[in-house]
Amino acid sequence: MGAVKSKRMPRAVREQQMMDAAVRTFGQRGYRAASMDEIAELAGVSKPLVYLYLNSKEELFTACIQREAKALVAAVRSGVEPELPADRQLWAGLRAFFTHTAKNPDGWAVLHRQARTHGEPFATEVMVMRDEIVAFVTGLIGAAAREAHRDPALPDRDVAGLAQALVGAAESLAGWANDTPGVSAKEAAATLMNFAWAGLENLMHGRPWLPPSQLAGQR
Amino acid sequence: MGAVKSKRMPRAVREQQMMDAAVRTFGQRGYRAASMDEIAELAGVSKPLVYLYLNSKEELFTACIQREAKALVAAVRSGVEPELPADRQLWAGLRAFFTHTAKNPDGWAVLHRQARTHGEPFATEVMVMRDEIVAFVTGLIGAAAREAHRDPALPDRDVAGLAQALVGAAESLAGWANDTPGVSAKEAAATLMNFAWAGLENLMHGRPWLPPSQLAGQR
Amino acid sequence: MGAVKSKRMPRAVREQQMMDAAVRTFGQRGYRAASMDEIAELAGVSKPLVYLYLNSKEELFTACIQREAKALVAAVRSGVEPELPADRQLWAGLRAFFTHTAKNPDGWAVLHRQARTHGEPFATEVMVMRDEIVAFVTGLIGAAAREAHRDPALPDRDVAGLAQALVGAAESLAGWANDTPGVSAKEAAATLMNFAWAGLENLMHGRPWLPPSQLAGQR
Amino acid sequence: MGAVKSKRMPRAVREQQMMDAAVRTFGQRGYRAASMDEIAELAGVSKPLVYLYLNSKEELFTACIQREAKALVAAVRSGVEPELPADRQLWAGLRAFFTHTAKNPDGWAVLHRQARTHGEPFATEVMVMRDEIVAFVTGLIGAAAREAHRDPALPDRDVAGLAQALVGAAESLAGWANDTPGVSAKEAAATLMNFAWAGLENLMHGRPWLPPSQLAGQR
DNA sequence: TATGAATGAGCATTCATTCAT
DNA sequence: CATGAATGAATGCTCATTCAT
Repeated sequence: MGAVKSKRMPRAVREQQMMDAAVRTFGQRGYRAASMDEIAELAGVSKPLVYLYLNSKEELFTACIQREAKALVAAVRSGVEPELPADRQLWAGLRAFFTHTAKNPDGWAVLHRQARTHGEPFATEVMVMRDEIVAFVTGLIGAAAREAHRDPALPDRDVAGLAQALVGAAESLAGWANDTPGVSAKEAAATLMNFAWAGLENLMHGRPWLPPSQLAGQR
Repeated sequence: MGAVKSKRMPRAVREQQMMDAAVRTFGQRGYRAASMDEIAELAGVSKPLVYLYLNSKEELFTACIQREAKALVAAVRSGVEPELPADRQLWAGLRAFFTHTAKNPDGWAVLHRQARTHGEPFATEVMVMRDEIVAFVTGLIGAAAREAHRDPALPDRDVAGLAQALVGAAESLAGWANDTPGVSAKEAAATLMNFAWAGLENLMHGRPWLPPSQLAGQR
Repeated sequence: MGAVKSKRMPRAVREQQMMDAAVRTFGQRGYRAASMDEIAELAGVSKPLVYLYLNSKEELFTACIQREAKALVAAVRSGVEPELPADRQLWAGLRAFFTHTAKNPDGWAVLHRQARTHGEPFATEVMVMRDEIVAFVTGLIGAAAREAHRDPALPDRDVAGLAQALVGAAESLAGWANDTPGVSAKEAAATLMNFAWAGLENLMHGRPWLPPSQLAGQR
Repeated sequence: MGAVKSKRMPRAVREQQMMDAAVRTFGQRGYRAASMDEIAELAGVSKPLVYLYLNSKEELFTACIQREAKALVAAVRSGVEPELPADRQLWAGLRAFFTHTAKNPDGWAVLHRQARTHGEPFATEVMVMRDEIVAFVTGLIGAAAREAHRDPALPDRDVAGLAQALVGAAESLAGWANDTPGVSAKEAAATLMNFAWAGLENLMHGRPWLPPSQLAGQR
C-alpha cells in the first residue's frame, strides 16, 4: 500500500510522492497541525530532501493547492461537452465534480477547507480556481437565459449571485456526500440539479420569487 | 476605539472580553495559528488570567463555538414567525441569518470555517447547531409540500438532501456576502430565495429535473 | 474528617490548620510539586491569608520542618527514662521514634525525604535535629561502654560512626515500616535492637569484626 | 576543565553527554527543580536535541535512573567473589558499594534521594534494583546462618528485616560518608561491618536481644 | 480579618529550517 | 542525490506572589 522505498528516483517522481504525502497530511490535519516531519516520513524521504525540492512549508502547501486545483478543473472540463444544451452541460460538470471530489477527498479538503481557512496567501490561490468555475457556471446560466429567449436578459449581477449560490451549494454537497456514507456522486449531482435547475428555469422565464413587500404589485 | 484598559473587573465581564478577543483571533487566524498570548493581549489581560477563567485553549475555543452557535440560532429564531406561510418563514430566517453573519463575521468564521476544520471535538459542537437549522429547514420544506397538496409526498430522503443543499448554499453565500463589498444581507437572502424556492416549488408540484437517461420515459 | 470551615478563628489556630495542610501536601507531593493553591484549599483558606501568616513558600516549608522536628524530638525524649540502663533507654527511644513516625507519616516524609532532598536552606534545618538525636545515641553508646568497664574506651570517632549507622538504620526502617503493611512500631524497634545492640555489645567488650587483611594478627 | 565544545558528534556519544549532565542536575536539584534548559546547557547542546534523543523529562530521568542503577549493581557484583565466606563477601560488597557511591555522588543522589522522593513511576525503577541487593544480602545472611549450623534456622521474616536494616544502614552511611570530609569508603564499610556483623553473629548463634518484658523468662 | 482579581517569570515541549558530510 | 546532526523561536500552560477592597 505505501510507496516502495527505493533510492535514486528521478526528481519529478520524488516530488510527486512528497506532494501526495503533503496533500494527505494537510488535508487531514490542516496546514498548521501538519508537520514537515510527518510529511517527510509519509513520503519515505528525509526532511532536507523535502526542503531541497519544495523550499518551505508555505511553498509546499501552495504547490499542493495548485496541483489539486488544476486536477479538479481538468476533471470538470473533461466531463463537459460544449455542444450540449446548458442543463446537460451543467449536469455533466456536476457529475465530474462530485466524482472527482469523492475520489480525492484529501485534495478536496485541502482546496475547500484548509486553503480557505488559513488566510493569505493561500486563499488567493483557491479563489483563482473558484472564479474560473464560477465563470463557467455563469456562462451556462447566461446561455440558458438566451436560449429561453428571455428578454430583457437577467441582470449580470443576478447571474453572478446565482452562480455563487450554485457553486457554494455544490461545494457544500461535496462535503456532505464525502461525509455521508451511501451518497453517490450521481445522487449528489441529481439533488443539486433538482434544487437548482428548476429554480433557474423559473428565473429565466421571468417568474422570480419576490420578497413580501413587493408582492402586491408584481404577483 | 479600544475599550479603556481598566483593572479589577468582575469575572463575568472579563470572561466576555476574553471570549470576544478569542472569537476574533480564532476567526481570523484559525485554531492552531491563534496564540493564547495574542488573545490575552487583545483582551487586555495577562495570559494566566485567561487560563484561570477558561482553563485551556481547547476549552476556550469550545466556549467560543458554543457562545456563537447559541447567538446565531437565537438570531434566526427571533426573526421567524411560525404563523406565516413556509416561504415567508424561510425568507425571514434567511434575512436574520445573513444579517447576523454580516454583523458577526468573526463569530461566523469560527463556526463555519474554523470549528469544522479542526476536527474533533470541535466539529461536533457545530454539528449540533447545524443539525438544528437543517431540521428547521426540513420542516419548512415538508410543510410547504403538504400545503401544495403534493401527492405522493416528496420522499424524506430527498427533502433531507434539499435541506442540506439549501443550508450549504446559505453558508456559502454568507461568506460571499461578507467578502464581497456592497452585497447586503437582504440581497443575499433574495438571491438564495430566488435560487432555491422556485426550484423547490417545481419539485413540490411534481416537476423534477431528470437526468438525460431518464428523459425519454418521464418528461 | 476535614476541618469545619468557619470564619474568624484566632490566628494561632488558623496557622496550625495551614501547617497541617502544608505538611500533608509537602509530604506527599514534595516541595516543588506542592502548590500554594493546593495547600490553601486543603486548609480551607484563601491564598493571600497563607501569605499573610506565613510569608512565602520557603518560610512555610521551613516552619513545617521546624514544627515536625520539634514534635519528633519531643516524642523521643518523652519516651525515654534517663535512669534506666543504656539498652533499655535505646529500646524506649526507638519505640517512641517508630511510633511517632508511624502516626505522622507526612511529617516524617517532610523531614526525612523532602527536606533533605531539596538542598539548602532546608537540609540544614533537619541536620540540627538529626545531630541532636545522634548526640543522644552517641551518649548512650558511650555510657554503655563505660558500664561495660571497657578499657581502653572506644575511640570517639568510632562511636560517632556507629551512632550514624544506628540512626541511619532507624530512619531507613521507619520508611520501611511505614510502607510495609503489617509491620508495627514495636516490631521495627525490635528488629533494629537485634541488629544493632548485639553488635554494639561485641564492640564494647572488645570483640570487633576485623577486615581480612588484619585477620592474621588479631583473630 | 569542561569538554571541548565540538559539533557533530555521533548520537551515542551525545546521549551519554546529555545523561551525564542530567544525572548531575537531577542529583543536585531534584527532578522538579532541574530544568531541561539547564541540562541542555550543561551538556553543551540545544534543548531540542535533548528532546530528539531522549523524548521527555520523564524518560530522561528514567533513563538516568536505569543507567545509574545498572552501574551500581555492576560495581557491587564485580567486587564480590562468590567462593568466599559470607562475611568476606559482605565486606567486599560494602567496600565496592561505598567506593562506587563516593565516586558517583550525583548518581547515588539520583537513585537514593531523588528517584524515591518523586513518586511513581520512578520509585519503582529503583525498587527493582534495591530488591536485587536486598536479595543478595538476604542470601548472605541465610548462608551464614547455615554455616553456623544454627538450629532452628532464623525465621525468613527476621532475615528479611535484618537485610532491610543492613541495606538501609548502608544507604544512610553512604550519604554520611559523602557529606563528611575525611571518611573513606573503606572506613564506612568497616563501621558498618562492625555495627552489623557482630550483631548478626549473635543472632545466628541464638543469642538475640530481647525486649524487657521478655527478659525474665528467656535470658 | 479575609479575599477576588491579577500578573511576571519560568518551564516542558514542538516545529520549521539549516549545515556538514 | 541524500541524510544525520543540530538549533532559534515559539507556544501552551503553571506557579509563587501581590494588590485593592
